[in-house]
Amino acid sequence: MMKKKGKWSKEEDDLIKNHIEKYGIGHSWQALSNTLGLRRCGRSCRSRWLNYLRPGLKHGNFTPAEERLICEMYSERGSCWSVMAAKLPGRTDLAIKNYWNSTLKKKFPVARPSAAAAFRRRNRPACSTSSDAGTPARDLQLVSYSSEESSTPGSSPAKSVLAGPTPVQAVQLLVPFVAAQPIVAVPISGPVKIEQKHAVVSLPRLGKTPPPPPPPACDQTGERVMDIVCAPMSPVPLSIMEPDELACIYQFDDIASFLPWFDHH
DNA sequence: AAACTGTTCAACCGCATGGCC
DNA sequence: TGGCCATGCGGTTGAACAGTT
Repeated sequence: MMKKKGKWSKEEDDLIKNHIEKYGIGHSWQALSNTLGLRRCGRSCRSRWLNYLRPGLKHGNFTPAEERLICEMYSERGSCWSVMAAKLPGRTDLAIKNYWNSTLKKKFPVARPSAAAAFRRRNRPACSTSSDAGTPARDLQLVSYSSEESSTPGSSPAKSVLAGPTPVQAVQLLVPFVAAQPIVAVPISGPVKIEQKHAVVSLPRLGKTPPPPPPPACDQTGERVMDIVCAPMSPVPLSIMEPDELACIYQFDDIASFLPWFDHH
């Protein structure tokens, strides 16, 4: 039988709503569609229920707090919409994706997935599995990548070693290790205003020949250790900060030449 | 008022994954 | 082990609407 496509009618919505309220979703969306005589494919029914009919959904405008969270997570992890939806009660991945593409992308034009997000996306399971959906980004391990390792798809990144017994409650800006220069990591523990006297970020200036790489150090386990210079985290991710804000950070005055570096990596 | 352009949002599509046989 | 099927996910498309000329 030809499957129906296009807009959903109120009658179809009511059928699904009433059925699920009475009997639950059941084991198969296709079976549900057949039972109700909807002539829709199962995935259409699922999508309609999850994105529009499901109770508890918020359909209004996004709040500034929600906007900020979306921007942060997009910067950290890229387009893992379902993970974002898990952090925003009442919002669906579809709604977040649409809002990002229609509004936030223009509002925060410099917001882009970090190099680490790009890396994770190339290794998709890190953000697309359902088991990962509940993992707070703040609990991510701090890792860094050498240029040699990051250029090898699927290879394990070198592990950097962090002092401190507590979980890393931090959002990091991870940058592939280039020319053995200190890489940039941006840990936070809650929103912290930037104070220039504490902000120390160093990175290679573009267009200048980097010094020769030092030999990699090893910790007791034999794993390579890299020096990482950190800066206090701002209330917003570095990647969506205005250039003049970034200029407040030591050695970030040359942001115009810094941003293309992310594009390249 | 009509034509055009831009924006928003819901539906659809392709791909990946997991469960079952 | 491999095939089939349902589901989950992110990307794309297109209709409807709003704003502008």
